[in-house]
Amino acid sequence: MNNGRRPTVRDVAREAGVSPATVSNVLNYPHRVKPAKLAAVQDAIQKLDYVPSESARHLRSGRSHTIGLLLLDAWNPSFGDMARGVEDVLTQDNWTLIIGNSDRSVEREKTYLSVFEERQVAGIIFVPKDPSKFTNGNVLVSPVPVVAMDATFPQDAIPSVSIDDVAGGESAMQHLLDLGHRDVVFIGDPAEADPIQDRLDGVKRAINSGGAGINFEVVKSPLSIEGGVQAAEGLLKRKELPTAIIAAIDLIALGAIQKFQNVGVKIPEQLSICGYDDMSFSSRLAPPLTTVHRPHYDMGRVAAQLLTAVINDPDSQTASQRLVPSLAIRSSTRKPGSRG
Amino acid sequence: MNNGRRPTVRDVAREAGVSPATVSNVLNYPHRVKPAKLAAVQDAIQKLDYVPSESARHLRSGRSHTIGLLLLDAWNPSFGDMARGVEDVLTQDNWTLIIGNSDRSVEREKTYLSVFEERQVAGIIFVPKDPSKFTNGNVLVSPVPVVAMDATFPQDAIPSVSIDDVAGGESAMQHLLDLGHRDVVFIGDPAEADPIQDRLDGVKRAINSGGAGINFEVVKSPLSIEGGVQAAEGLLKRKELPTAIIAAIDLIALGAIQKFQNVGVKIPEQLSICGYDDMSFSSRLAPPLTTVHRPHYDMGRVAAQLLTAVINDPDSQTASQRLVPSLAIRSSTRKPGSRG
DNA sequence: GGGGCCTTTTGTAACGTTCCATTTTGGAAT
DNA sequence: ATTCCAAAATGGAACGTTACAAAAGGCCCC
Repeated sequence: MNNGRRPTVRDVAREAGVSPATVSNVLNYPHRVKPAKLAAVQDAIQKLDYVPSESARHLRSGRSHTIGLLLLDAWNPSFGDMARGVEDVLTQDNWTLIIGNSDRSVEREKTYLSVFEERQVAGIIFVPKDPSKFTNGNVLVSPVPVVAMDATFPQDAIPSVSIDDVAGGESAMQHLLDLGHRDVVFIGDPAEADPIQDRLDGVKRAINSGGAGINFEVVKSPLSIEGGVQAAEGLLKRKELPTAIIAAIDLIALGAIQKFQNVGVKIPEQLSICGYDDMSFSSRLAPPLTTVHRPHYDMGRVAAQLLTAVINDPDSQTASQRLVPSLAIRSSTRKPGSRG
Repeated sequence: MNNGRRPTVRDVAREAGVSPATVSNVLNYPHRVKPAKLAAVQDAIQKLDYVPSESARHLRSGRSHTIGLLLLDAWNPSFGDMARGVEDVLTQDNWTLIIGNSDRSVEREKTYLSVFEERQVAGIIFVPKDPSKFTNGNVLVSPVPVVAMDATFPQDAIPSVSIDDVAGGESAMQHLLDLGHRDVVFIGDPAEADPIQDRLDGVKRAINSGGAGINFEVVKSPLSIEGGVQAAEGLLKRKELPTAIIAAIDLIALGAIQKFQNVGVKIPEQLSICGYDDMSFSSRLAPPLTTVHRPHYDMGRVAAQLLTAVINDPDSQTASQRLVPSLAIRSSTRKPGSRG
């Protein structure tokens, strides 16, 4: 009867005996239309199984209901948590999410940004690999509102949600110092991302205020399980192990723990290991991992809220937010024992 | 100069000295247009920084470049792997993905399906919670091509990609039988999803062909880490533990291992545990988990390929595919020792 | 030089909405 | 009754693109 076609606003109008414009009003400004007609139109919508075309709406109104989310590394569970936070907030407000993973590749980052542009997303949440992409001398150059996650910009050029990893790193190191460790290695690659550098800075701050006689060293390693394994192998070749390790991320801790346990190094008896992230299962490892909890899910939520605030009111001065991590002391760290 | 507006196909046409239709041809059917004009248009596109409006294209052509992906449970890393597989294939063909998580809620499933409808996605890949949603007496009722992941339908009503979990369950149980276990518990909830039921069926098949004298029992538990912890607690209240456990998913194994180790039960010395899934970090647990490897990433890839095949040629008889899992024997299982 | 035919280009009408200016409606006030 | 006014409803144009039919251009052959 309707020719196999999807019903349009015109079909609904005919069915309800009103004009197309009224149907549009029912959809967008229900308070403008009298209860009687409103009901009639809604009935017609039901009856015809009408679903508005988002493309047509978007084209005509200029407003899109889509938001782009650009992540850095799909393999790291932390990003899944962030995405969840974003998703949970945005679906409530009826936004649709397009998610992309740049995999730390500038190539892929570009691809997704142009997808976002084609779709004219209403806003973008992204975890920057290369922050300069979005700024030009501290000025934002994106045509749509942008919120950065897990990053900060000089002079707040872009509103962002980040985590105070300096404080986090400091608390991790302080914990080890309090336990009596004086021989500590940090595993990770500070050059890989600012938040990693921050952690290291925090660690150093604790060391500097911790007095003399502390041996500290950074062992560079990729941010992955495999990186942890390799770093552990490197350390095992030495005459002596440190008494404690701080891993830049939990995945590194995981790999390192496995390697050490494999060769009979007891954790935490012979070696304390402290992670950073607190992935969902980090508390379930053997031993349960002492680590710095990063509120990834919350970060996603806040980023989404920040973005919708800016979209709804472009002039709103939304300040960047800095979330506080917390040390979760579990069983992979303890007082240094006698060396092997 | 262009009034702050995004340039349109008309602006490009003016710049290049051709008609808008030619610009469209350059974009969609480059072979139709002569090299000289083609170059001129491409230059103009570059110069004006023109990006086509996906909404307008979609509205006019009726073809959308969007595909909907509906997942079941964002917290389970396996789904992340599937999503990755789908994404990797689809972005290559320039599809945009809208990802939704139903969280096993029929409510949210509905929400996302209507989002997909509003956007007129070109196709849907989904992991069904309630398969009947998409079929009506074995007939697909979706207006767009659909591919199911991790599920099968009677008479192939919907093309699907699935994993032969009966074989997987069988191989896991056979492994335990070969080791000499005669007292085995399966932890999980077969009613939760078909693939879980399949695993159990496979386990039972191995038992049936394994001769007499085998004690076997199913302990019901939610499909989560917490579920594993609880199930372990239940088992610990008994007079005697089984000699081996098969967990319906790795997360359950993870929770159970933690609980058992916590109270001093040695794994695998006193109790063998076999998982199912092989999450990225399962091989890094302590002990590295013996588990059935499910090719989640591949499943995502194949689903995406199946879907694009159907979209490109609606008459193509794309047969459902069944992937084969493989047993990864690691260190959480061994011969039953003397009981405690 | 003209006719036929294939290739390239173009003008114009959609696609399904929402915006906006205008008309109609229905009371309240005179 | 008539006038006035706000509220409600409408008609028609526009959003940026592609489809389609029709026009123009090129080429070859007679």
